[in-house]
Amino acid sequence: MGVKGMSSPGQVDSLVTDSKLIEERRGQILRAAVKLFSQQGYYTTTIAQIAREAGVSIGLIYQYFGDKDDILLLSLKLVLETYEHEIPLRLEGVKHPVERLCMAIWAYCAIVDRLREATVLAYRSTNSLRADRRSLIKDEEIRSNRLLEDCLRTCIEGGYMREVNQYLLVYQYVMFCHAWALKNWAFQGKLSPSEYVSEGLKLLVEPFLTAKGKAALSTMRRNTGNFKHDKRPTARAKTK
Amino acid sequence: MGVKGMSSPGQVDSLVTDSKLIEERRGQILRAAVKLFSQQGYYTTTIAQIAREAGVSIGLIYQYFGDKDDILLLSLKLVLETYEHEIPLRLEGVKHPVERLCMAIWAYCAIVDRLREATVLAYRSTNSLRADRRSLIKDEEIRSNRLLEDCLRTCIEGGYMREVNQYLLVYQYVMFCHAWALKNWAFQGKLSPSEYVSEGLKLLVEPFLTAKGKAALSTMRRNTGNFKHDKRPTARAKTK
Amino acid sequence: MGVKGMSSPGQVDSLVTDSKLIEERRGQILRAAVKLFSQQGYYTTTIAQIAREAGVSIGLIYQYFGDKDDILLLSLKLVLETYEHEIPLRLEGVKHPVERLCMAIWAYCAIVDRLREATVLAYRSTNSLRADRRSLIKDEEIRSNRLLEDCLRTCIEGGYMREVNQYLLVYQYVMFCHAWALKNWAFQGKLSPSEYVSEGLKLLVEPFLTAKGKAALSTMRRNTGNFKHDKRPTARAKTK
Amino acid sequence: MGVKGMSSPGQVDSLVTDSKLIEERRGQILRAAVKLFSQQGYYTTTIAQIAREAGVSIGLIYQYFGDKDDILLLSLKLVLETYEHEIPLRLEGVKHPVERLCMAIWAYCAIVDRLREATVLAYRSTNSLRADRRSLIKDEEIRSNRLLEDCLRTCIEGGYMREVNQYLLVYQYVMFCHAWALKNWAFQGKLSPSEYVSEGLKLLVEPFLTAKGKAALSTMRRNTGNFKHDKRPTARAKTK
DNA sequence: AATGAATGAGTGTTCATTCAT
DNA sequence: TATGAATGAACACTCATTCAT
Repeated sequence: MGVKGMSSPGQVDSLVTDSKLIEERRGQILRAAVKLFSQQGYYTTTIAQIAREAGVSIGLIYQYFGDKDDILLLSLKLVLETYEHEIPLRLEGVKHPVERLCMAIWAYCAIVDRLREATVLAYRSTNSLRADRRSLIKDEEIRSNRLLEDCLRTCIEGGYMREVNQYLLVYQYVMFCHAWALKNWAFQGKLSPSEYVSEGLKLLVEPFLTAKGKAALSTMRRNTGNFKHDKRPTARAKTK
Repeated sequence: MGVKGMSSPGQVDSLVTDSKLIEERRGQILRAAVKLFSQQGYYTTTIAQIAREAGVSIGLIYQYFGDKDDILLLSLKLVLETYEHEIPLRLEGVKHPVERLCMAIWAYCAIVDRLREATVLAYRSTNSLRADRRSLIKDEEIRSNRLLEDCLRTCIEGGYMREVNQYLLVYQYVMFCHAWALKNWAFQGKLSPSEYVSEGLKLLVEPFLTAKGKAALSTMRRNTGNFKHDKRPTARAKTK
Repeated sequence: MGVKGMSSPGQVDSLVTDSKLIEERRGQILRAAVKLFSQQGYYTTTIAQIAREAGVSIGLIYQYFGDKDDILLLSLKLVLETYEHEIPLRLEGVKHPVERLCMAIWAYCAIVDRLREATVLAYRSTNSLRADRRSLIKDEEIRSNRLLEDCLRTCIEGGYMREVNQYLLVYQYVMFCHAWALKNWAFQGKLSPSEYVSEGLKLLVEPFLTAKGKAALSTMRRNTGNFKHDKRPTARAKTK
Repeated sequence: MGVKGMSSPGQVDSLVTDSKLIEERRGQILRAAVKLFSQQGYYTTTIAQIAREAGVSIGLIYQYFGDKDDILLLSLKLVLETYEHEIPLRLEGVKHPVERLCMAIWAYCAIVDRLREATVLAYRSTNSLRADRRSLIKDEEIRSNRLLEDCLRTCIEGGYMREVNQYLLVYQYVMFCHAWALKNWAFQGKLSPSEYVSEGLKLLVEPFLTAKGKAALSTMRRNTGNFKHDKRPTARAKTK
């Protein structure tokens, strides 16, 4: 019985009530879980491993999570919420629509880079969730896509970009960002993260900019010196 | 123990020798495996389920495959080999570089559509393979990417497309095709496969065409009536 | 994988740590294992049977032992260690070299009699161990042989026995003791354990005693009334 | 069904009738079985391995033997029959009772040496037989023991040896011979086979010889030059 | 007579989950 | 709250045995 029967999807309750402790413990356990799930996958990670990594007992885990599936659900939510939280943070103060779009893509890629394994985890393991919970994750993804969607729409509505199939293009943006994690083995050593992004923008943003948009972009570049430089050494991929 | 990189059963004792039968049985079992792995994932599919689905006994599976990992490896290879085989088939007789590129993307998407679940499987389960076998799958993927790469290069070298970061654009094409499977829940009911492709081409091919390339494209369209129509009913996604 | 030479479970995850409990459980399980292995042999004994006999669950066994091979190894060690422990106990306080030798053989036989099935087990199943572990058992056997060797050497060096091929004679003693278990079907009902031993001493000790040794022996007999009597009813085997 | 139900213990019938072929095939399969059982033990040897070693198909084995247990039974019989056949052969023409006894022990050891692994097999695997068949093997062993028993009795009755516990001494002889196989790891490199035997005779025969027996022995030695020399290089074990 | 592909019951082992302390 | 020993259902894999050819 216990937690299982009561928990409605997404509303996973724990047996512990002190809400501060709850958050702390859950975070502690989820960080361990995300790390291990990312490295080894869901099925090959055992509860005992998570307990050890988190520095708690096996039994404790079941006081904060209903079952293993629950841990996965919340692990994936944790990752997706990071996107939703961090992208807006990086957009703060950025006014120009084109700049906002580019910055959003850049920010997305930066987070993907930081959470590379966790991003792969989301692709691998969403289907390991029970069906009802899977859609919760989909909703979460739709929400984070909306961030890019809004930036793109603003650009088009402001006349900075020509009319395109927004819906599809947003997904291209999303796939582009995810690809940095999914196909990292193919890019690693050929492109630095910032090269990846700036080259990507040339393919997925620039071609759709109107004259007005292009003007804005060049002003932007003159002022901001493009993107922050990343440390990683890299061999520039040949354009030709 | 199991035989290292390849597909042979580890159990040396009762190997089946009739090579015609081998192909037949392996195909029979792999088809069942791909289906189940695709639907339920690798770890949640049991050997007993595969056996039942394939209409053979549990023991028989071990006369044609070394272990479960082996079945996964060959399942994934089967899917990837389909790409490598079928794309060239559809390109036969297509001469014009731009047309070849478009056709390659179209063909890739068509196969992804047909093998939608299997394509998702490849994303989910490649990491479930033992490390040494994983790289075999990566090689296979690189080989099928090359098909698109060649089409793209020919377009650029022929002056039909302007110079772009080929390496990145090819991956964008690949992600575009895979996205039809990976994000199908987002496209299903909004775009038919052929709409998906033709809209995609507008985003990922057209912007880079030179005047010469555009001319070719419009000629092509006039002659071929765009792409074959697919049966699936669909609500057209609003571009605006 | 399993830990190499020693006794620890290969499954590192859920190790039991309370050392008192460990001893208790291991003993509990090993007693069951020795009993079943002895009765039915290693391969025909299942883990489930051991669990049932020990009154624990199947899973618990794997928290105290790495694998089935591990259980066998420790079962055999348990038996051999009994020899090493108990023979010296029975020799305590026995001073005269000839008496010590006879007592050692008697004690050895007594233990073999008590652990009859386990002794047979050692013969049957040592070869079922993995090669690296097999030599651990051989070492253990050499150690217990040394007990007899020491007694014999002291007799010879003290002039109680004439010079003989010690090495070979010790093995005759060992085989004699083991034979009580190995060939029990041939002795059962013909000889009681103590008759077996006293008749054996006439064949394997007395003939090599010097005059000095014989004198000692007869004194001994007069004082101690030969060996303790065993309860088992027996039909005296005809010497003639 | 089939062979199983009909075959009474020891009377294992096969489905094939041409008796010459039967003997040939059975021999072929049994030789393979003895080899593999000896090397790897009964349970770890598979029917498929026996088939491959014998150069026949799996199915064929079941036309000559009822089941795996059957193969073991006949394998063990084959080994024991070798004893019964070969010892008398080597005694032919040997007249003197003491010489006959020594020769019998020597012959027994020589066969054990040749069938070392098979002898160990008999110890390990007799208990793997079904109970009813086990006693068949015991009978066989009793029969071969009788050979030594007869030699010993004749010595005693002829006044060449003093009265001893015949029954026990015969078993000591048997154990001595078997020990060459069972404890070979302890003797190998320390004693050659003939040294083993001649040293053994000093411990197990000479002490019981009467003056008449000793005289006979010394005559014998003068004439025959002790035993045949064996090729194996050996480090003589120190008597002292 | 001979084959070897096919079977499936049976085994060792794992691991999510529980619960007494 | 927190622990971790205990459970046992579930799974991958093996191999003696059968039987169509």
